[in-house]
Amino acid sequence: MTANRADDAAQRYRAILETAARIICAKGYEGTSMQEIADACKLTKAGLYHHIKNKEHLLVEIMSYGMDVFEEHVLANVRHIPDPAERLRRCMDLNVKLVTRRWSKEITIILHENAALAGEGSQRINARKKAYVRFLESSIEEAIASGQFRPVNATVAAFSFLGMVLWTYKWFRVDGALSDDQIAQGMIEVFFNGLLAQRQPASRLKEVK
Amino acid sequence: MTANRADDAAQRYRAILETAARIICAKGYEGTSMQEIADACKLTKAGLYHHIKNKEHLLVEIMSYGMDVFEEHVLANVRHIPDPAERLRRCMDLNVKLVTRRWSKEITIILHENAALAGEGSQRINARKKAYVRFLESSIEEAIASGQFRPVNATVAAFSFLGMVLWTYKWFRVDGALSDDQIAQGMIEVFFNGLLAQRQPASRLKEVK
Amino acid sequence: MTANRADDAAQRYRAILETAARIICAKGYEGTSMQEIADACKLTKAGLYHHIKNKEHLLVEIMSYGMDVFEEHVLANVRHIPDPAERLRRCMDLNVKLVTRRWSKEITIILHENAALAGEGSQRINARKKAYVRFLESSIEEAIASGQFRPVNATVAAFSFLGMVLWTYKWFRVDGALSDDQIAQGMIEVFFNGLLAQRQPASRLKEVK
Amino acid sequence: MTANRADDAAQRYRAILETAARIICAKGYEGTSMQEIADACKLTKAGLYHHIKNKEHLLVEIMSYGMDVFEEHVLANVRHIPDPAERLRRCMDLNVKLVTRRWSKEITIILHENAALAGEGSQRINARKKAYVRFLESSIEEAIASGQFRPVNATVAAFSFLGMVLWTYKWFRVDGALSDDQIAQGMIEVFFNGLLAQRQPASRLKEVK
DNA sequence: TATGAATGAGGGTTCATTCAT
DNA sequence: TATGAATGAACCCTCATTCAT
Repeated sequence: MTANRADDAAQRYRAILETAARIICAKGYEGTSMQEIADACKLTKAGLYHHIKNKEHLLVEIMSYGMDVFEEHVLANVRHIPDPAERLRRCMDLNVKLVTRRWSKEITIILHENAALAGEGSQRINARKKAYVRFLESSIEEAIASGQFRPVNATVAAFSFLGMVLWTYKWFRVDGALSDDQIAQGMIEVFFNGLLAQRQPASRLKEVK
Repeated sequence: MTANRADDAAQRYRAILETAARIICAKGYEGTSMQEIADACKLTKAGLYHHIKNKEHLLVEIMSYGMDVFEEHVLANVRHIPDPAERLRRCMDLNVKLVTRRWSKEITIILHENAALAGEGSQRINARKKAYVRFLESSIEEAIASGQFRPVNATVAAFSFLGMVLWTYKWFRVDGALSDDQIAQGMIEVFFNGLLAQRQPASRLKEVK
Repeated sequence: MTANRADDAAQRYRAILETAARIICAKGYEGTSMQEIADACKLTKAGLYHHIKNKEHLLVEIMSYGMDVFEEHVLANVRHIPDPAERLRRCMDLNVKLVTRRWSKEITIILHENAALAGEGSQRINARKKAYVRFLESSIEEAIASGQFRPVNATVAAFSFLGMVLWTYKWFRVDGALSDDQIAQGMIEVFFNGLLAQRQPASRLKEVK
Repeated sequence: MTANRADDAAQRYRAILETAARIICAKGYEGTSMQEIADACKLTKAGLYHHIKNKEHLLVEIMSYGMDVFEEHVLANVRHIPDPAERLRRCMDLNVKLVTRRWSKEITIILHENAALAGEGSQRINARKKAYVRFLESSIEEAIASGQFRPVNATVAAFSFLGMVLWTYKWFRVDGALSDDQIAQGMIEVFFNGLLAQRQPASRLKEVK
């Protein structure tokens, strides 16, 4: 019974986060008013403030939640794959699908609303982001060391991975021509095999004809 | 004389756009007040309004200017390269350097402030963005048709290209460890050759081990 | 048993008044929120409202309580002293000690929060304040009539008495250099004997040199 | 012309301070809304904010202005009187008249709204208040040293002076029975000569009969 | 008694914008 | 061109209070 009440409250809170995330995702953090969020939650502004501390903390909560989801749905399923190339492949697949599916709202907000956040909340989010970058870098380095990958700059490769995958939030439409699986497979193809039919040495790629 | 006067005015106007771009880039469009822009321009708020129509139009102008610069510095230098692979290679190089160098402010704003813009101004900007996507897609398709590229999905490849290149605005630091040239060459490597030392057929990449 | 229960309730109520008085004394009536009071009472806001009618009535209750204490500790011990000068001397002593000791909170609120109170509650408090002024005035007049006091304006003298004594709430610090007894004795000295070593006729005091 | 414009602005600003002082004096700082002040100034809230920084700074400005007036009308006219008793007599006269006449609003606010002010602004005001207390104390000590005053505690005497004089703001009514001159002369009588017809030694005053 | 949730009203403040000068 | 003054609307947030449970 008591558990039920606590559960109800937790569920309610999550619903508020979800609703707020939807609107902030669409109109931006600064462009969204607490009034709009309250309306969407079918609350008055004062009622909304019964559940959240303030606008900034609401943003932190949405981002933290998004980060939790990311780490649960992507990192946790991938971190312990022994083969680094396979690890990155699975990671790309899961990450694309995270961005294109259910959690796109929270992910979008995390990616987009850097400037809005200041202070400790922001630092915690940024630390988790950086941990992901390092995870990618070290996986790439591992694959280079084992001879599976060619000797590229791991940082550039990691940010290429991230750019391809995360940029999706800017253009993917659920009702578009491409399925999430097509996108994931296509990007894996690009990232692992590249586009050229006949590979060329880096030196030739650099030439200015 | 008259020409000089007109030139002065045009230069003044550009200075205002540049100043506004700097602040909007740092604090976001919604997070920037006209007061801040006026102060930075050493004008009163009312004085600023003698030069610009309103805040939204100011954003459109910054974006249009950024698009002009992009088209002049990237597209114009690349469009007529006959070989499609070479065209894309040069394009990637120039685009990375645009984002990491002088024009990063305007480019950042174009990439970041979608939500802020509504109406006709937004449509014009979006049309130019889409033209770039189509340019990439058709170049890729051309390279596939000629046998230079493997038969990948051109849309996914185009957005992979864009994601890698444009995501740079989120993480590149002028005083960081990587030069723009290193980044450009590294991304070209990834995009054209991929990471794998030994290429694998797409079917094997799809396997879930 | 029933008596005990009633006593408990009464004690609880007094504790709430005391706690509220402490906070209102520190931050002012308008500057204190019901939330703060509830927190300090270890109650929820709604819980607090089971004990009190509303914020204004809470203030009336604190003031009434303070007035009760004042009348019990000062007036009641003094009213029936036959000699008017002695009566005023004792009154000053007790009143200074009331302000500097235990009841300073309630007294401070009575003295400070005039503006906050409107209506009937305010009238009752003001009537009791005025009764004190009249008590002082008539005691002074009595002493003048008996020849103990010089023929001064009784109203001015009464408000001088009050000003000296009550102003103490603005500057007295429990841990300061002066004890309450020193203050009381000093003020009695001033009020009864004045400062001049050699008294001067009022006419000479009026001269503008 | 330019001077006129600057003058107009200064006059306007003073009028706003005066209006705000009137309302804050009547309803207390926390009890007064910016809306009320704006209305009384025949401005919108936003218009009011064109002239003032914020509510707290408005209060500081009112207090500073009141302090300026006090120092100009009281301290400046009194500080250089060589005889300390005469100095205190004139000071009491002028101070009573300041409180009862034109500047009562600002003085009332200075005396009443301690809690509302925090930070640097508050410190500056408090420093000026303390300087006045020290001025009174040292004048009293001087008069004791010269044998004009009996050897009383100077701090208690100074706060007695202040209490008598400043308490006036709580009860004085312009249309009341007592003129400001009557009050000033009466208080001077009390403070310098005391009330007793026949002075008594301090020891006798202390006795509890 | 006690509480979590809710609310209407209003708090101070800032916004983009206009206009007479 | 430039400005000081002004505004209506909106901002985030807090208030005292109520009520079903």
